[in-house]
Amino acid sequence: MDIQNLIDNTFKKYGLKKTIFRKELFKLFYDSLNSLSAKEISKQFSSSTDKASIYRALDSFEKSGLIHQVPDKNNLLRYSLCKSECKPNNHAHDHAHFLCSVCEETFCLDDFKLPSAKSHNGFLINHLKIIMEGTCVRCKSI
Amino acid sequence: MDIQNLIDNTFKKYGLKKTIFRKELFKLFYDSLNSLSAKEISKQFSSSTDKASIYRALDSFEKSGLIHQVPDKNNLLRYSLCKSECKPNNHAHDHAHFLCSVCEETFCLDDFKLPSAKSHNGFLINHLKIIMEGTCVRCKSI
DNA sequence: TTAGTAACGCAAATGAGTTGCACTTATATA
DNA sequence: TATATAAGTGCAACTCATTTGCGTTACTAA
Repeated sequence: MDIQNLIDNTFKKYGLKKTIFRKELFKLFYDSLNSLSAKEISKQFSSSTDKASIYRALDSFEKSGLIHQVPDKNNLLRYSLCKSECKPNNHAHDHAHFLCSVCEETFCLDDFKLPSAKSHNGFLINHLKIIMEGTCVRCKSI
Repeated sequence: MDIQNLIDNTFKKYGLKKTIFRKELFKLFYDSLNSLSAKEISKQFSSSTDKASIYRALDSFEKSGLIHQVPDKNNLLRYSLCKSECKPNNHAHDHAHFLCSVCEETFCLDDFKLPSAKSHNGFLINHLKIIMEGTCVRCKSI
């Protein structure tokens, strides 16, 4: 599905209005290799764009299954674009996240196989997250 | 090693003073099955105990290898007692953490085997964290 | 074209965590 | 045992991410 259809379909399905800001925001995620925080997003828009609007848009996008939260070194809210298999209110991410200690960016490692255990010592496991820390490909070769 | 020796040895080694508050704080961790946040700790002490003291003590304890940070549903700082194999400034935790969606507590799953990969697609992995979400043993049987 | 409502901008609030500073107290040693 | 010193404390003020209330704007569907 291309970006325009994705926006059309999903925005319609969830009663989200296709405002200039939200369309731009979505494109920003689409064009970004990695994840984005509210502060980073803010820098990409004119100063008249309010942070409240950014936070509300991120929240809507997440609930609609367009983006998902990823871990952040400094405990900030940080998001990445979802793959197509993500359903609204039911993110189906089975990938690991990688925090680079050098550039501090967060990467989705889409092909890292997660352990599939559904329980452990009586604990019932619904979701499992793996967060790796280290040096990313790019920083390694600098 | 019993708690009194542990406090004596570690506090001495790191030049930490055995104040009434810090001894009580350490006991609180020792007696607690799970993890503690600053707010939860605050409730256990008189109102004259300042939050700055709590945060500073937690920071010292962590640096000394007595407690370690654990994940929290709401991105709060949250800590658990370390096992004896932890060294100061070099926490050696190879266990997974479990967040219960019912009681919202965090548990250390000491015997869950973590993947041991040291690299993945050119990403160099130094540390690896596993965070599980689901229903804990206790809540499951209620 | 227009009514209804999602989204917006602005301002103020919230709340976790931090910092500066003067005072207190544990500890080491004389 | 007295005392110096440096760690720890309490208080107040601060930072900064995120949230909320509210009146206004602008999509969207009819």
